[in-house]
Amino acid sequence: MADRPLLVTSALPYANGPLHLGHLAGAYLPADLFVRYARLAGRDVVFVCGSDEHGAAITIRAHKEGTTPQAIVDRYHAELEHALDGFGISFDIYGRTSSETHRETSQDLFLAVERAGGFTRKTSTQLYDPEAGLFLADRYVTGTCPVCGYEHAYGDQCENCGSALSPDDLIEPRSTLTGAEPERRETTHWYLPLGDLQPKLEEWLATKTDWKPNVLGQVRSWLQDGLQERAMTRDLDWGVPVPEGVDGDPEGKVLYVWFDAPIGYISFTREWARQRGDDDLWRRYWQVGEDGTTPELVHFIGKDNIVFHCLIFPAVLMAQNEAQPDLPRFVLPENVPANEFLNLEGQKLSTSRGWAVWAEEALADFPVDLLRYGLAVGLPETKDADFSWAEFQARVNGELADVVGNFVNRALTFCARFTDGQVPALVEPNEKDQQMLAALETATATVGAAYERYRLREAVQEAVGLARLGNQYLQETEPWKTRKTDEQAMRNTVHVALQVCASLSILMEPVVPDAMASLRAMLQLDGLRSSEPPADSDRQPTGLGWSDAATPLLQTNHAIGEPGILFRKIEDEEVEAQRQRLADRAAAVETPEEEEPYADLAETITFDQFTPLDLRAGRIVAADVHPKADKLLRFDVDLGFETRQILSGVREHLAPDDLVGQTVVVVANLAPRTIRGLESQGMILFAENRDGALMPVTTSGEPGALVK
RNA sequence: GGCGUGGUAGCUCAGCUGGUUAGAGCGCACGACUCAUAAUCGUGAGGUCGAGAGUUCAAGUCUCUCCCACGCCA
Repeated sequence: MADRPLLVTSALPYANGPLHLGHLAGAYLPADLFVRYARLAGRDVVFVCGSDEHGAAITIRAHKEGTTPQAIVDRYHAELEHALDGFGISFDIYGRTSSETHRETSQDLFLAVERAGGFTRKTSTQLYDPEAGLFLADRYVTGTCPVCGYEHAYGDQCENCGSALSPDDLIEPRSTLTGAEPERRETTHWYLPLGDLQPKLEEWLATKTDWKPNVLGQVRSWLQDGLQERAMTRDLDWGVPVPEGVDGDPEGKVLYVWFDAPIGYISFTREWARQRGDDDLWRRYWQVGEDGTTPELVHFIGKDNIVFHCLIFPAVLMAQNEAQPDLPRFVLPENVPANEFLNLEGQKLSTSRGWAVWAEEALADFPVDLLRYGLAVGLPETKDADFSWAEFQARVNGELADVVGNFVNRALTFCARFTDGQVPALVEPNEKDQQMLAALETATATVGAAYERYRLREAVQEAVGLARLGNQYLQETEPWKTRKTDEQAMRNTVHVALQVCASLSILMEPVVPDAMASLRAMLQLDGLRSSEPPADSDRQPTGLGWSDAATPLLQTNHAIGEPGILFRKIEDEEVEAQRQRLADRAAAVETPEEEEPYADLAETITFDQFTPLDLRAGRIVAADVHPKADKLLRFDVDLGFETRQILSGVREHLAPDDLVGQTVVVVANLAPRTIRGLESQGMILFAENRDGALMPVTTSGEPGALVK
């Protein structure tokens, strides 16, 4: 197992925006923790990632900003790479999907599958923006909702009434890019017949019993519905062109971004191999070797990517394996430990609402180790998790600084002051000394096992647990007392405490590599193999590794360096400043909303058309929610001569309690209608503000009074 | 609307194939210690395990219904 080559990937960040803490917690930090552990454990691992630079969103953004897609991706590629590097995410290579290697790799793969008949071609009509010269996705078309008349409904959904729409349903459809009226045009695309591949996918997935429940659940849900064919090409001028030599016309078409993006993992591995001067080295991490060596492929992603990594990309690889049966087989993912989402201060992240902490911004204010730790102990592994600055401060101060940092500081200063800065000999250790030394072994095993099971949060917490044990040990052995009563006992304590520090410097290396490097410098402990990518072509691990943390590493009489502070504390003012910045930015985004237009005036009617309406004052005597409908409220309205039950779709805007007691205007001669089992005997009038808020039309007239 | 995942102490979370008094860290209360980044260590209080019904000798753990959060799909 341990000698299988290991390839780890992190989801490719999309090059049209900066990186925030949610991205880091979702795919980059977890992968990095796992990879650093694997490197220490001596695994032959390659960790690849890169910028995802294709797709319609980037062209549309370029269009809106009046620049080119290339300019957009150049800017964000540089930003992303800088931020990831700043966070210490230790990729062996960070590429970009606009590279030549990537174009070649994805075109070759596409062509191989195509020639083996792995795609079907289909022609359909789609909406086309003649001014922008682009085919439009549904959500880039806007118009009037046929259901409720809302004028800003999108092509896929009306946000006002919630109706699911298709662009054809819209009245007066417009392109959101140019305002032009979309045309219908025919276009032909290559489709991957996922339905045909489903039995094989199911067979393969049936073996993955150890995957996380959230991942398997999602995958099963897709399979249950039955996989549909998916277009693997798009009409765009930005992306990997559909290669020459296909059966059909590739002109003006590119590969679908979700087809080419995962192939980026392969392209980047190839680039990495080439940089090492061995063009075929990438195969070792992707394909079954001639001797049967089967690499292990692990994708770290957020939950929004599950379908692509667990179904579509494996299907592409399967199709490739079938297309070229003579070539080495690609392996399918061994595991896809997808994470859930990270919320921020109790609210969903939203870049458009300014509710996010940018990676660069955080790095400017805090040492990277503190941020890595703060995120690592709260990773959204099993459910959505919340990041708050107060929690961050509590964990960094209470755990990193007080438990780990202070333990190390106690051990080192004691050594410096009372044992001449040297590791004293261990002579006739007592039971507590032996128990503490034995704990090194169990801690190393426990933390390692947690990493192996992708339980990263637990791995980090268990490593801190060793420092906790260290503090207990010092408290129980009381070297500050035995110093005067039993000097050898004190010397034994210092010996053991220093050994704990040495092991800790390995067990916590994946999370806080900078601090652990300085800890080892203080201990003058050399020879630990790096958790960073190996620099040269020699990938044989040498030196101390993970398992060595299980045993004492420091020799007797070894000289210890100057103690220092490993982790600084976070002041209350810093937390306050972060929260303030967040609040300010969210507020700044909310205010400059452009004014919504007033609704257009309806057609003129005659007096005779108005008079049939019987409007009455009615007092709301009771209001509650409709038991079977999300959006309806149920009212009892006293019209003086009788009491009516009236249903109204205002639950999202108004609380029932606020309406009871008010006298409102009711359409009293509206034909009754049953909605979800309850009869509505009329209609209450509301005024709708431009922002969508609803206000009841109230009157001071008595119940039953005619309104005219 | 359909499907999926989650809903466990004030807070953040563990609890595998059902089995004695449901755990950890933080916070809180009390106590101990002084080597240490006013740090540490010990003890204690705190939960009808989202609600209700069911299966079972036995359910946080299985089944059904419902509620809430998040996601996927339509």
